[in-house]
Amino acid sequence: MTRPKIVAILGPTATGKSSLAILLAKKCGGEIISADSRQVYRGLDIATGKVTEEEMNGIPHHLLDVAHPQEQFTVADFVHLGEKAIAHILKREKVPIIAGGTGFYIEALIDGALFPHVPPNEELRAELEKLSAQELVKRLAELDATRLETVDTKNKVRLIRAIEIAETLGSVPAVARGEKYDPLRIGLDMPDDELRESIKARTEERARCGMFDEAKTLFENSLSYERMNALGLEYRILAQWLKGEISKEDALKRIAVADWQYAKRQRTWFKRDARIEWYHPNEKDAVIKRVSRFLQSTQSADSVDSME
RNA sequence: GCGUCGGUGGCAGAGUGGUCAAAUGCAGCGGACUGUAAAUCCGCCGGGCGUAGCCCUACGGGGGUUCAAAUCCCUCCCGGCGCA
Repeated sequence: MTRPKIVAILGPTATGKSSLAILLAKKCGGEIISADSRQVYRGLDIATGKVTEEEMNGIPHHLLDVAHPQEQFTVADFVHLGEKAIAHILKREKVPIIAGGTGFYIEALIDGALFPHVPPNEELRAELEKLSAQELVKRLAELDATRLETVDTKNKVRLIRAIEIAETLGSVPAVARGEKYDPLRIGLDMPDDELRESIKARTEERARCGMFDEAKTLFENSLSYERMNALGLEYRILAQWLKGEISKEDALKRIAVADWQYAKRQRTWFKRDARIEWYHPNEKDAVIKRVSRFLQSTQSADSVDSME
């Protein structure tokens, strides 16, 4: 049985993934699955750069607005919903196009990463949170010495999660990979100065489109400063503005900086995946050509193509 | 013009005779990543090199005191404040 072909458009923020994905969907009969950890939340629209109904241009988008901003959405939710969406799209004989910048989500979905079935245990987390990283290491050592070898022993988030899994399963199982799909990974990126410029322009554009008002509305709808801080990037900074700690002007500057740092983190993540084929956002035709070749190819032929 | 406080690394800001290439934060660069991945975490960060070390140049400019100065003295330049 051949695995279904799917296309992923990924890369750092502000490189035009969304619009290229829409163009691609138009050309090859696709539907889009957004892979953005914050666009899954309702109401986080302008600051996350969520595509508007109009921009969608009739192309169905999945995994947008599927969670309440007060709730915690996780990779597991993403994979679950993503697989469902892919199945539906395939049933309609359309091409699933995953588009977004959350590398962890994309990898988990595409590579069929099977995470241990241990949902977050809030009480345990709250309790462990009080401990120092050192104490957490000690605790994990008693539970699972093997996992201890690979975790970042300074990172409490990782340690707590490892302990959480080990406490319920006895140990932390290795992540299994299931080869469910036949993916083509298209990466979009550009030179530093160009990307910085793009981020800056985009931030200003969002300010014009009511980013500040959106933050205010979210707060009035009881999205706490704390939650905004956790949602990161622009929301973290917008919360500072709402609290009166910084001016709008400062906020814009800081957002551009935060986005740039984020873009670099994304690059670091994607860099290690040699299967990604990189393009400049301008190379639309080349991407379209590449994708249609991929879609027409037979399974094995494609692995040859990607060696070029 | 007089008085006064101050001028420290890209920025902010400690340090006020030796342990200082100089705390800390930010920015910058690199990296990690098993259900918070928006988050979280780590390394580097005056310059040079063979980077657990060595060399050079450094705390506004110049001069001096001292075995030794970012730290004390003199002088000049610049900024804030006060008085004229």
